[in-house]
Amino acid sequence: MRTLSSEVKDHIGKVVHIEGWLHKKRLLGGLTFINVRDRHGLVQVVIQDKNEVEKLRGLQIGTVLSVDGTVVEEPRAPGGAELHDAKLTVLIPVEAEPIIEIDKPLSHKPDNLDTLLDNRPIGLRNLQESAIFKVQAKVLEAFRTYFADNDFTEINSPKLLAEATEGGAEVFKLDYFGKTATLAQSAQFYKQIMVGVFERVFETNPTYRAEPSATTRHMTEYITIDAEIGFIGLEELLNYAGNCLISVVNKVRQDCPNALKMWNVPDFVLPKTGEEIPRLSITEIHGMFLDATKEDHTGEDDLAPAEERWICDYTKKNLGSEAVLVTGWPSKSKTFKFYHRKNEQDPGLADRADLLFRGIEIATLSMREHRYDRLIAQLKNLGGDPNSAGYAPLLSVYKFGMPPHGGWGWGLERTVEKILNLNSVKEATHFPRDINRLSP
RNA sequence: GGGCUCGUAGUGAAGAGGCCUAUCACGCCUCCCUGUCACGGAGGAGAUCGCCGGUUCGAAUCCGGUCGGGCCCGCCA
Repeated sequence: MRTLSSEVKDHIGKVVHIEGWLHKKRLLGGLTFINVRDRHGLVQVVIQDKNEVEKLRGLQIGTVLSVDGTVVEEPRAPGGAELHDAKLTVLIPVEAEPIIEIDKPLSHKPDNLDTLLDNRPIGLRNLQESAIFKVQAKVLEAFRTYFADNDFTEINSPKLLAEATEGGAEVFKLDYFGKTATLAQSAQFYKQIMVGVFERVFETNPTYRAEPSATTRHMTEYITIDAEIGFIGLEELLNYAGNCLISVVNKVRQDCPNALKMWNVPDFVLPKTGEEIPRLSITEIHGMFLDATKEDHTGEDDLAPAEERWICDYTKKNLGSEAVLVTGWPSKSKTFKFYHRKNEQDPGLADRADLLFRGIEIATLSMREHRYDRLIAQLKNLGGDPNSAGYAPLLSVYKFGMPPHGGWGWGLERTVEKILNLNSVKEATHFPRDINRLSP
């Protein structure tokens, strides 16, 4: 029976059988140390028998093997225990030299990003790399826990769609048995439809954008954590998102200390559970940024990237939070979409916000216009055709009773990137897709 | 799409007209080494310096083009 690396220390004095990949060889003459990697980490094996060592001659890191050995408590060994009197069995010999290092940190310099990503299939075995994706999995788990705790139902919406659904972002088009299909640029309409079924829903699925963006924060395919909540107001929505971020970060802080250490992540500066993330309006931020930098973005409908970086730094130092909710979005703007709800008191503003964390937007939140007549009017006003195949079946649901509702689209990779203090979303993506990359 | 930048062994870097027959580190091969954990030591293999053209007595180095990256901006989340 197989013993995992994490369980070895529970079998001191006994013979165990481990299986995994050769991760490191250190030959000291009469004594050889090897590390065997499995899904929980590394086991150190000590080999004295020359014949056993000889089995590894010419074999490279990545060789799949099993080892039978006696567990010995040993303070000098990583983890406090190691295997002695080892008998090796090579299961899959690997003679090819690794194309990229597995046992040492890889370069994450922007100039070397291409090499890092070209060699992903093997590079992901590197413990520093796999730590990123353990955190990604933990972040998803934390979201799911948060949603479960708050009575959400998980859904999955289609990604092959009849035609463009929202406007704004460019969509990918592809042949669909002679018709034109598009790849979903969001789960927007479907999650809203599902509010009519379950009130509170979420999904964590890919989203596709055909934007020609070449930046450290854009990809053509990325995972969105989409949430939609019925019977809710803007204030409550912002609190849900803020609490969600805090609980996600706390979960990673608690469960992934090694990854945070490995990536030299600075301490998180966030409000305590239940406290509010600071809120500032676009106008306020434009003004503060102008005062601080003499750079003028007042009058612009959106924040400039430099402002997003600056305001997070500001709130970190002055308001105890490196996350901030940006409010006060104008409704007469390209940023206003037809399904957004205008503010009742001030129709010049939309009931929406962006959640910024460590310098970038990680989520967009809004209340949706749930009243059929107003929704149709807003769609027509922005040049949409309510009778088109992309809209009509989805809009019909508003005739059958939709409560006030709102939700968010939240970028998984950006969140992981910032949690681990990486340079680019692509570093937080197993196999990123961008304007220049479709492989591996 | 615009501006700016960068392409040197498998990987990461140095070299900025002749000292380059291209240097170093990791990795790889051979040998030595009984407590390594970035093991150490000795030796070795591995690069037509992204590609094409030009300037020059001479180009990895200067110029032009081209291909491929990166960063920022725009678009966008």
